[in-house]
Formats: sequence, C-alpha cells, structure tokens
Amino acid sequence: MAVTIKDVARLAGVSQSSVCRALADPARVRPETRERVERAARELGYHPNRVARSLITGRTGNIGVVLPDLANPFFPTVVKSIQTRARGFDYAVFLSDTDEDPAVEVPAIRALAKQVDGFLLCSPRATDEDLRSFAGEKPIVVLNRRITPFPSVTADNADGMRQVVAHLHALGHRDVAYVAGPRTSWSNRDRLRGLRAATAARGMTLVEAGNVAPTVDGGAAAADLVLAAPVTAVLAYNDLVALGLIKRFQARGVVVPEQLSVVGFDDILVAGLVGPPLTTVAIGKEQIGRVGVDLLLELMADRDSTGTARRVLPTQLIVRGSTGPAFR
Amino acid sequence: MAVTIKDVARLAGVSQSSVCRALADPARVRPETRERVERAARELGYHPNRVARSLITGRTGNIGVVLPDLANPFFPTVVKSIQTRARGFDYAVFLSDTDEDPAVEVPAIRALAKQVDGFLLCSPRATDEDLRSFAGEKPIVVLNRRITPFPSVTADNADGMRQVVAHLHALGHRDVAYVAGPRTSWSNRDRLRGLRAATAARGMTLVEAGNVAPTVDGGAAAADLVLAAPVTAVLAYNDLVALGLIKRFQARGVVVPEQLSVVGFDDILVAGLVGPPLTTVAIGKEQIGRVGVDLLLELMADRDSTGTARRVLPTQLIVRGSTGPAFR
DNA sequence: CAATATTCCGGAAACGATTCCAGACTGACC
DNA sequence: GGTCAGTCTGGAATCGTTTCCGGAATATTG
Repeated sequence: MAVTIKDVARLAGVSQSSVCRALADPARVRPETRERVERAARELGYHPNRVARSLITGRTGNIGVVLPDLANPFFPTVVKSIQTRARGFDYAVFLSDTDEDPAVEVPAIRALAKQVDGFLLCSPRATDEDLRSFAGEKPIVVLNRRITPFPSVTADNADGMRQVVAHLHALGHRDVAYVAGPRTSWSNRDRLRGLRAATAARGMTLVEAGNVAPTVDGGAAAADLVLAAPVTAVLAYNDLVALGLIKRFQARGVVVPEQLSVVGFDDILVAGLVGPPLTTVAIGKEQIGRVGVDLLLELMADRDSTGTARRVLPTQLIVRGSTGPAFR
Repeated sequence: MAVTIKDVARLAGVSQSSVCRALADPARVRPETRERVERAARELGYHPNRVARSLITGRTGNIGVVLPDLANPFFPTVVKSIQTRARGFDYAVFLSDTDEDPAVEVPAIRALAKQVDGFLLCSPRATDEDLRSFAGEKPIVVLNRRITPFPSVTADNADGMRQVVAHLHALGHRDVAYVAGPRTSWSNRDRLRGLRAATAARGMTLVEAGNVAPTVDGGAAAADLVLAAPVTAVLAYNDLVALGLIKRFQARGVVVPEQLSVVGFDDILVAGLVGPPLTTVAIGKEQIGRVGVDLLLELMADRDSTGTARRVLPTQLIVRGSTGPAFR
C-alpha cells in the first residue's frame, strides 16, 4: 500500500536506521549511503509518515487555532496570517470554530490537544478558570485576551478608545453611546473599560446599550435603543455591529453622520467600502497572527522562556465618513 | 507525563486490551469491568491518544481543507460550514491557505496527506494534471470545480449568469462587460462560459476585460478599462471585484447604477451593506461546505461508492441597488 | 604495527493505541 | 459429572518511525 521506510531500506540495501539518519540528518551517514538512500526514496516516492514520527518524537508539527466565529471578517484575516507564518516554519494549522459558544471551547481544545504542539486561542470565550485548566499541559498563546499564566497578544484597546473619544470630542460630541459585544468577550470588556476612562476624563456622558451578538444583526437589534437615548454619537463593539447600526438607522431615516455619528472597531475590509465609509479603529490583524505564532514557537522551543510575555499592539483611529460634527 | 492506557489498566487492575474494549465498545466487556475502567479513566483524566490510534487504525479523524485565499469572504463562510458539519461527525479540520498560488497547492496537499482521511479542495488553482496525480491516494472531493475523477460540488454558474443577463436585458442593457477573475479559476471559466452563452442567446454584445486578482484592488484596477468600453453594464467575476469597480467608478465620478450598472457574484455578506447595495448572484455557501463534507464522508466510508458524484447547487439572482435601466 | 579514537551502520527497543488469538471461566444441557 | 458453546480476558503482535546501543570498519597516532 503506502511506501514505508522499510521499502526504502530494502531498495537501498541498508537498514531502517540508516535511512532515517540519511533523511533526517545527512551529516550522520557516509555521502555514498546518503546518495543511495535519497535515490531510493525519490524512486519510490517516499514521504515519512508524520503520524508515526510524532508518536515517537512527541512532536506533531501542527498548531491548533481556536476561534469564536469565522463569519466575522476579523478572524479570517488573523487566521490567514497565522497560517502563512506557520507554514514558514513547516507547521500545519488545525482550525476550530466554536460558534461563539463558550461550552464548545474546552472540548474543542481537548480534542485537538494530542495532535498539536501548541495552541493559539483567538478571543477565547471560555471562563478564566476553564482556560487555566490547560495551563500545564500544552503551550498556549492567547490572542485578544489577557489571562495569566499565558503569553498574550492584544491590541491597545484603551488607546484606540482614547483616540476615538478625542476625535468625537473635537467634533463637539458630549453624549455618546456604546453598543457592547458579547459579555464573554475580553475585548469587549477592555474596550468598554478604555471608553469609560476616556469619556470620564473629558467629562462626557456615556450610555451603555446592552450586550449584543458581534454581528450585523446584533447591531441592527440595538439601533433603536441608541436612537431612544440622548446621544449624538455611538461607538460599536466592532465594525459588524456598527454596520448593523447604520443599516437600521438608514431604515429609520436617520442620516449618518449628519444626525448621528457612528464609530466601529477592527477596521475590517468592508469598513472602507460601505456608504458612508466607516470611521473605525484599525488593529494590526496580520501582526496579531504573526506575533502570536512567533510567541508560540518560542514557547514550544523552550517551555518557560517567554512564560508570560504580553505583547500589546498599537491601534490607530481611521477617520472616514461616518463621523461628523455633533447634531444639535 | 501524559496518562496512557497502561496507567488506566494498572489502576483498574485489568489489561490494556480490556481498557481498550471497555472504552471503544462497552458491550464487549462485563458491566463490572466496564465500570472499573470508566472510573479509573475518569479519575486519571485519560483521553486516548489519537495519534497512536491512527497509526494502527490508519484513520486520523481529520479532514484537510485547501483553499486559495481566506481573505476572500466567500471562503470563510464555506470553511465555517465545513467545520460545523465535520464536528458533527467528530472530524477535525486542517486548513491550508495557498494564497492563490497554484504552485503551493500540491506540496500543501502532500504535507497534509498523511494526517487526514480525506480532502476538501476548495476552488483549487492547480492544473488538472497536478490534481489528478492524487487520484488514487486519498479520498478527495472538489468544491467549485469539476474535474474527473473526483466528486464535486459546484454552483450552477451558467444559470446564475442566465438570470443576470435576463435581468439586465429587461432593463434595456444590450452591451455588457465582464471583468474576469484568475485564469486558474474554474469558476471564472465556467461563469464566462455561461455568460457568453446567455448574451449570445439574446444577441447582446460582450466585452471581456482582462483577468484580474479576485480582490477589491483587482476590481479597481479594471474599472478604467470598463469605462473605456461602450457598455452600459458590467459583470464582475465576484463581489470583491464588483466592489473594487464601484469604488473606482465613484472616484471617477461615474454614478452607479444611473450611468453604469454593476453585478457581482457570490453574495458575500457585505454585498448588501455597501452603497449602493450590490446586485449579485447568491450561492449556497453553507450548502457547498455541508454537501462537500457529506460527499467526502461517503467516499471515505466506501471508497468507490459516490465515485464521481457531481452535485450542482442552484444559484439565485439577488437584485439590489447597483443595477438600473440602461443609460443612453 | 599496535593501540586508540572515530565514524558508520544494523539490531532492537521504544511510542500508545488496536486487534488477533488462545486460554480461562461460566453456564447449560444431556 | 462431563462435554460443549459461549463469554470474557490477557498476552502479544502490529502500525511506521526514531533513537539507543554495541559492533565493525576505518582513520589516527605514537
């Protein structure tokens, strides 16, 4: 059936061990045998069975990526950069989408645990306690969330909010609303924290509109709540929510940004394409993935090197057409 | 270190074989031993090592998904449905993004081959010949492309184009342009084929504007070519290209749809959110993934059952604001 | 040339599960 | 009670690779 190391050994007239050595570390065999082995391997089309290898070495050459929702354009971008970076180091990527369900996360991680060398948990929704139960087992790097004792890569949400608030304040806004994302999302909590601090620092009032799903529909669902509040601008948990808000505002005849300014977060691709183009906060999505992989590789190489490195990436306000002077 | 079947056997006071049987098929052991084994397993937190299992059984419980570009919103949607469906059958998903590079595809498949039970190739860009070299090796189902001898799941592109052409014809359009996607894309060729037939059937003229990358930038790059042609409507290979076209049209002061109608393909989420909302052809993206998984599972269960099943899913024209009466 | 160091190679033991095979035990029946 | 069928269990082989260990061959040195 499949061609094994034995077949190569037989054809090359050497032992398994030599085949293994010749292919793994050519310096450890005589040039002549190396040549023989390589020829035999090529002739038979031999590719070592990674499964068998990982059984003995304990390494799989895979990393597991767990995320809440691939339908949110933010995540594919991160996954792509992870995948690209990982490929560069000969790692393959296992993907698990938990559909925003915290309960699915732990089993998903468990299921993958034996087949990967480490995990990249993207915006995990599980409780701190559940996540910490994996602490000793496998190298884990967490993205978009800070939780000891794992290394993490996050965006500087607070600074992003500071920039947004400064922008809105300069436009004359004094009363703003925040449409919150999932309660289980650390980013949501971090953004809200940053927003509270920033508005408080400028003496602005902040209305918090319930938690919604981080989707267009979620945003649309909160739009009417926002309209009922005495605010001139609304910040959304992320761009999808912001787009949902705008969609519903338009349906209600509310003109953005003349009557109401809207700000998103993430700067997903479509943010710049909609009408009006969305003012938002850009995060280095590719950078998150790349840095995450690098951290994980370090961690896997040396279990307690970067033990609890915390990389915080800068954010950048992108001003587009969805914000304007406060309506009076 | 990790807890193995031996540890469980020792604690339960039975042999490895019994532990294995007790966990795999409880009916094959006495209820009492089953109880003992289960308790021991629970106590030790035992989870069978899937790597070791797959070495002996030859099955991995994984499926490999290869696709050209996760940054195109079409693919995450498909991947998500694949992932969801696969999880339902206890399969994990390996993901490989080839970045639209046909040369990366074959090595990517090879690399994953030993760790998966089958492949779902999403819009593969490699040549027929290269792909066929995998024919005997692993179960493969191809999505968005038809290529013997693999089972495939495709959208009815021709019918979608027929619907678009009928729509445009009714609006008075007689001269239309097509902005083609990658030459390596089967969908692109299939759509063009369908479009040629549909326009010919109605005596309309068709201008073909070069091949571009299937991205917003690709569309923007072709916009000026379209404006230079004597057409009143333009069809794009996909929604991203259409959005790129519109973006550039707006920059050039061309009003859509008053001066030029634009039609996309795929109906990605953002198509309905941009201004003007995009007329496009909807494909059952979730369905593609789901049906693909089902086909693959059948194929894996019985190597030559669905040998060369070809599922063609319906397409549906979605009329939105980017098309209107022909400009004269 | 002898003694020693070095290189290179083959045999065999792992890794952790599954599975075949045969033996031990149970119960039923004559 | 003896025989037989059937159930349940443990031992051992197996998957394909890596790696340890010791022996043979070669090179180095005095």
